[in-house]
Amino acid sequence: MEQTARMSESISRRPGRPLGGQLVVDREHVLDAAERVIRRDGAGSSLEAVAVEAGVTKPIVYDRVGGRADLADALAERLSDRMVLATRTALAGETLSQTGLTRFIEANLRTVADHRELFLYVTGGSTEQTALGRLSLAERSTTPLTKTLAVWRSGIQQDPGVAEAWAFGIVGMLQMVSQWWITQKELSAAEVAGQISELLWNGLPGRT
Amino acid sequence: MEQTARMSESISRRPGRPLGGQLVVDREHVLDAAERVIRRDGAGSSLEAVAVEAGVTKPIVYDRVGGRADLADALAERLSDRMVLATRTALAGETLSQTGLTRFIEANLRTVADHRELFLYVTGGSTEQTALGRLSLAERSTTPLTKTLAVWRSGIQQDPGVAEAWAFGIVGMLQMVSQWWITQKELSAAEVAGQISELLWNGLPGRT
DNA sequence: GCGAAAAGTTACCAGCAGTAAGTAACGGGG
DNA sequence: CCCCGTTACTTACTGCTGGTAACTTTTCGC
Repeated sequence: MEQTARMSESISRRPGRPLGGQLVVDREHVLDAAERVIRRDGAGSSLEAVAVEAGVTKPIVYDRVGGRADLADALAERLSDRMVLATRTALAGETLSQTGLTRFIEANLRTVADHRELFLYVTGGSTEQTALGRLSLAERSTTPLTKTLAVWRSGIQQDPGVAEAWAFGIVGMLQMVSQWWITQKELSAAEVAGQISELLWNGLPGRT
Repeated sequence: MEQTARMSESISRRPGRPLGGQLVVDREHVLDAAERVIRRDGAGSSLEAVAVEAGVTKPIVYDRVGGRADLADALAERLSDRMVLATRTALAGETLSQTGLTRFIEANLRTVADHRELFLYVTGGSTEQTALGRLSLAERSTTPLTKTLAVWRSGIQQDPGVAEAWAFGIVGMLQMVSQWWITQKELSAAEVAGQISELLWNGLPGRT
C-alpha cells in the first residue's frame, strides 16, 4: 500500500529516531501543549489529545511527564507558581492587613479566571488517587502559607500552632469560592474578595 | 452448549421479565449497593461493580439512577443529609456561639471519617462536568447554610448580603480540612475543630 | 387467547490510560 | 569504513469503563 505519510508535511513522523539526533520536544513543550489543549477543549482533555497537540505520540508524553496523575501534578505546580507570583506582586511585601488580604484574594480570583479550564482540570483530578493528588496540589499552596501564618501569628503574640489547619482551611475556602465565582456573573471579583476577606479577618460575628 | 445459569442459585438471572412481575430492585437498593461497594473497594469503584453488588446489570443502574454523574449526585445528597442530621443533633437548636461552631465542625469531621471512601467518591468526581457536579453537591450544603447565616447576621445587626459567599467559603474550608484531616493522624477531630472554629469565629488576627 | 407494554439481560461500541514491541538514525570502536 | 549497541521515536496492542442498542421473557388489558 502507499505511504501513509503524504498529507501536508510532517503531520505524521515516520517511526524511528528523527534526523538530527535531537529530542523533538522536551518536558516544557509537552506541558505547554497540555495547557493549550485544556484551554481549548476543557478539563476533560485526554492524554492522546495532549500528545497530538505536542506533535508527538503518547509514549513520549509518558516519557517526558509520566501518566495522567503526574501531568495534573505538573500543571498544578505551574498554576500554583503563577498564583503565588500574582499575589506576591499584588501584595508587594507589605505587612498583612485586611485590605492586603482583600487584594490577595482578588488576585487569586483573577488568576483562576485567567486559567479557568486549567484550574478545573487541576482541581478536578480524575478519580481514585485524586484524593491524595488534590491534597498534594493543595499542599503546594499550603506549605508556604503555613510558614507565613506561623511567623505572622508569632509576631502578634498569638498561638502559631494553628497555622497548618488554617492554611488548609483557607486554601479550601479559596478553591471553593473560586469555583462558585467563575460560574456566576452577579458579583465582581472585588466584591467577593471583600466579603471573604471580611470573614477571614473579622470572623463570623464581625468586629463590634 | 449447556445452560450458563448453573452456578449456585440465581447468581445470574435469565433474560426477560422476572416471574413476579415486580421490580427486582428499586433506586434505594441500588444506592445502598453503591455505598457498600465504595466502602469496600474505594472511591474508584465502577458502575459495573455497583450493578453486580446490587444483583442486577448495568442498564438497570442507568434506569434507576442514571449515569455516573447522577450516581455521584444522589450519593452526595445522601451524605449531605447525614451531615446535616449529625450536626443538627450535635447543636440541638441552640443559638450560634463559638463552642457551638466547634461542635458543628467536629460533628462534620466525624461524619466524614465515618464515610471516608464515600466522601472521597463524592468530592472526587470523575472529570469534565466534575466542576459543576461538585458545585451542585456543595450547593446542597450551602443553600441551607446561606439562609441560616443571613438570618443570624440580620439578628445581630450585621450585613446579611455576605451570606452566600460565606457559605461557599465555609463549605470549601470544611471539605479541604476534612480531606487533610483524614489523611493524617497527629491531630484529633476535637483539636482541628477547635482551631478552625477559632479562625471562623475570631478571624485571622484573633480577638485582642 | 393475543398482542402491546414492562422488566430484564446480552452484547456491543467508543474512548482512554498505559505498555510492549518494532523501526530508524546516530555514534563510537574495530 | 563498516558494524553494532544505544537512542529516540512510532505503531499496535491490552484492559477497563461509561454508555447504549437490540433481544428475550413475563405480565396484563381487551
